[in-house]
Amino acid sequence: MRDVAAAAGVSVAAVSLALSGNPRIPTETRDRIAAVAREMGYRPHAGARALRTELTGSLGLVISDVANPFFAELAGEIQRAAAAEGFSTVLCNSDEDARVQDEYLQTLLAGSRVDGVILVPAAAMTAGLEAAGKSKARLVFLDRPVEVSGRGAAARHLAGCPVVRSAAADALAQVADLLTGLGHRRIGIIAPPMATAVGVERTELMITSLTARGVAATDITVAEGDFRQDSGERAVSQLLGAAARPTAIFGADGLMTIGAIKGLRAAGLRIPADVSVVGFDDAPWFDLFDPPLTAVAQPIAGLATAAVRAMIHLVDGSLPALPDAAAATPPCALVRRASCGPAPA
Amino acid sequence: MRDVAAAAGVSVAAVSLALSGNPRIPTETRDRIAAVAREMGYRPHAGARALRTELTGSLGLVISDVANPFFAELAGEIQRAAAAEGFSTVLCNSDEDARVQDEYLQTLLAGSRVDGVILVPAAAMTAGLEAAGKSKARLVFLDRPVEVSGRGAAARHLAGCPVVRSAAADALAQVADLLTGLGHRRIGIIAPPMATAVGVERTELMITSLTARGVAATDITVAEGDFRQDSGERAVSQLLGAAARPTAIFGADGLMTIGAIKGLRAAGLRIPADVSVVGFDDAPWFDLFDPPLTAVAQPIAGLATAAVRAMIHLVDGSLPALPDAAAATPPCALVRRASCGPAPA
DNA sequence: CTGAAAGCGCTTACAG
DNA sequence: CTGAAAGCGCTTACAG
Repeated sequence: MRDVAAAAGVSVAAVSLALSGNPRIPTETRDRIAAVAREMGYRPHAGARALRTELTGSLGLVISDVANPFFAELAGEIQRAAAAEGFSTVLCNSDEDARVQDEYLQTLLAGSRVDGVILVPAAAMTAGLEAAGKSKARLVFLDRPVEVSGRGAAARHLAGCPVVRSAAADALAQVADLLTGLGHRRIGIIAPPMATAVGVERTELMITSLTARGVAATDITVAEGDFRQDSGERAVSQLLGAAARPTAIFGADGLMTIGAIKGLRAAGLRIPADVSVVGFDDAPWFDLFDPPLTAVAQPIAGLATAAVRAMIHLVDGSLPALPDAAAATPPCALVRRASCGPAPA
Repeated sequence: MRDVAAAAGVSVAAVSLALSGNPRIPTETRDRIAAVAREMGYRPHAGARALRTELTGSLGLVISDVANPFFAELAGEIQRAAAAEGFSTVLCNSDEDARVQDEYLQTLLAGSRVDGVILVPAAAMTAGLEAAGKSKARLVFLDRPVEVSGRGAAARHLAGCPVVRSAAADALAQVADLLTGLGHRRIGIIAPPMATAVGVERTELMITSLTARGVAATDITVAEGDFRQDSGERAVSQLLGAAARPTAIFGADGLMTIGAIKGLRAAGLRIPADVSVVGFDDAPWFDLFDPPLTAVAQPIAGLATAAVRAMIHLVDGSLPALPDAAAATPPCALVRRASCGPAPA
């Protein structure tokens, strides 16, 4: 900055003011300074600026599993949306481990590496979240709400943090329509961990949609997975051994559904002749599967922009708040392919 | 830090020294200070530290396309490897656009946001790369080498930057063995952009392996793609119209291969009865494809650790250099599935 | 209207 | 052996 000032024949203060567009610097001086700065390839030292302004121009993104194509795509879209607003994205992967998540939260927030964190929570409530709440950190919950416990200032802060997630109800109702319409009466659900709010919600939503269409609650079998592919495979063998052996399976997550298909094949079952399959989360290559997989697509770009907008609003209030100020819920859509067929007689 | 110092009854200097493990602070004092700091949830302000030390503890990762599952997985592994070494990862996505890449390079490097950048170059040589070379920035090239032009100090610096990529020769030789062994004599190659070094190399490697096994050079048709799915689909129709219509197709990239399969289906061709397909880049769900896709798997974790190690070596020299000090090339492996069959009569 | 000066939170060379 | 002080590169309240 001193070099730019010298080259432009002004003070460092003038350079700072000019580059931040302060109107007190006459337009032509400003332009001259900007030209010199550009020509010299000058960029302000991010750390120095952060030290002065308490703002880093970076946001943290703590996701629970980058190996999951849904989160990988989501991370990419968030980076893109953040960059469009001039923010850098610091990527972290908690691997569904609350301890790792808390460690990242601490490094990012307490270390002032970022202005706020977009978080896919790995667990219900943790010490790190409590600490983040106590320090009034800017937090946006993504994909999963967090059941806030306690009633102190920290809890109140967390409860007020925006939550961005997709609205699955309509799409799941369509799944129920599709399945019952094809004559399925015994349904298996491979559920996310019931320790997570999303696990409980997505499962209950599916169950309600099904029972509302005449499926007996006792004919719905739930096998709990852990969001990973292997757990889908294990869940399938559990479902196949159930009293009400399902003729259709709903995999409540992309990776678990892939595992389920592998499990079904290993058991020698045909899709959809023996068992129909619907998954939650879509991917561009699902139509290459054998058979092409029917799936619920989440609005990934919508989630990403909503999360970034919510965060930037917390940082500088420049962007309009979310519709209801604390939540954005773009809708999911059912993508019909060929993995669902009539229930076997 | 001042608060920690006050709470521990020492000077801020003592806190700094203690937390950095400086032996001049007696062990028990050090432990006491560390305990107080931990209890108070203290983390040093990253920007302030960066300002003083000229080191950020962050590395930039500029990849060319996060939507590509290969790069998504690679980014995840790099984040993991970096975190294990105490480094944060700033993720950027150039979208194969050299201008975007240069902008990120500038923000990250000139703005001192990171200590160095692991870069998947989007193009042969750019102004941003030249600038990075001139400033002697720490750069590690990933997946693709860069043809450095010029002979100034900047060019010399760039030429000395580590290059981390997989060794494809053996696996491609196996592909050639597989295809020729099945009787294929007319082969189509869907190539990466020939403007990139990787495009030229991967294509030539495949051609040499094929001709070495008796395939006539005139029976090898090359259609150039751009790493994206659509381009694979377009390339297929080009290949199908070729004079020597291929009975087997090698897709030199994961997404382009997926596009190729879609193109083949759209053309009403069966895999592998009419056309065999082998792809470059593997994914855990390729065995769910119809038919399961035979593919060359890159050593993703190996690439990630090699790239991170190379970068950290540049930053502090703490890690042993790469084997030959400027390159790491873990080998690819051919994963045989069912998308290759005997050449049609 | 402009520039000099203070201070953000660290680290480390230096003085005591 | 310990602490005070300087200074990294910015921004902005303040003095001229």
